[in-house]
Amino acid sequence: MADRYEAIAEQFRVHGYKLTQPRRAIVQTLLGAAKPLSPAEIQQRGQKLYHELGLVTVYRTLELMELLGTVRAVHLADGCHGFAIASPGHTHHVVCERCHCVVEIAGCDLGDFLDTVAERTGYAITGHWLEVSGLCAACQAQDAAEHTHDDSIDATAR
Amino acid sequence: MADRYEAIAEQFRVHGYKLTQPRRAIVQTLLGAAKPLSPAEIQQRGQKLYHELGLVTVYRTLELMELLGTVRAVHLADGCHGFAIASPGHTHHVVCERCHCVVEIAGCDLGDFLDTVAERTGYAITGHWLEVSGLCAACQAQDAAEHTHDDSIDATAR
DNA sequence: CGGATAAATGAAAAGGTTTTTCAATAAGGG
DNA sequence: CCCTTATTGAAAAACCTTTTCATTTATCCG
Repeated sequence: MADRYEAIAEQFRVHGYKLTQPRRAIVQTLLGAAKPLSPAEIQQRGQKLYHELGLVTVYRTLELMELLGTVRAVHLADGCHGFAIASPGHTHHVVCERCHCVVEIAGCDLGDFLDTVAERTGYAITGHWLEVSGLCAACQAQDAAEHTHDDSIDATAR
Repeated sequence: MADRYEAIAEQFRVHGYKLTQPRRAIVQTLLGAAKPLSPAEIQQRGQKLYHELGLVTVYRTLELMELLGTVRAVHLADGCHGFAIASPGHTHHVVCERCHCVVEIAGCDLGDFLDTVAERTGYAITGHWLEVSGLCAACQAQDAAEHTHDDSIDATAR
């Protein structure tokens, strides 16, 4: 995890941005979170690391980190869940429907699919945004314990 | 297009909701739009069809239509672009980066990909949200005309 | 084809969230 | 260690969304 912090810190330095106490607190907060956090949540948690942390600074830092590619907004069909650390390169997030905990997946292989889309639509595809939702292992276990009388899962359009 | 309107009207009726003038104006506005519209845009355009259309009603109708599955929020990494009519079934949107015009794609085939994700993460996958961005045919043509001196397109992580 | 009734509407107000402004502060180069 | 400039927090402004409530309107039913 120290590596992940260093990599992000490096991005600030390389691009000529100062690594201030508030920014450090925000980065550490995001690294320590298991789920995407809203700006207000980041402020609350961040104040444990840097007591004066202001909400405005959270907004500004998120904007900057998005620019640097170290943070990404995570939203699904049901709305924006917040911001999460993004590893360098092209990754996607998998979010748990129940507890909103999130994991990153790298190396998605959508090339063929996107070729088909290009062909069918006439668009020149330049990017894509994919968020996957599901139940994390912990929430699955909880489900299994509570509903011994299985309420069958809808597997049609996942 | 009359069919598309009828199908949506049917959804209102079937679920016991009234087909009021404001709602009709909103549906027609969305059907006539080539790009996702924000609530404010829907109000503005909708007032050409029903002059008294209030913004509050737009919000309420969008919420209802989302519930009925006839409208979908469209957002990409760079923010929420608005709401667009959604065809029944599982579809995704392809949005033009330049003009934001949108087309729907049906029958996405992400099964294998999602199986891999499930395997790697331990999550039980229940849904996914995919938005594709690119340049529509018209904007590509415009580009070709303006930049005879091609500024090469970044094709790395699309 | 009205009239009754419950849903739906618009305007105003409230509630949040995000952005801007500006004087004070702190990071990091020299 | 000081100086310069970016960065910060607080307050206010700007926005966007939701709630409230009296009035209107679509649909059911006689």
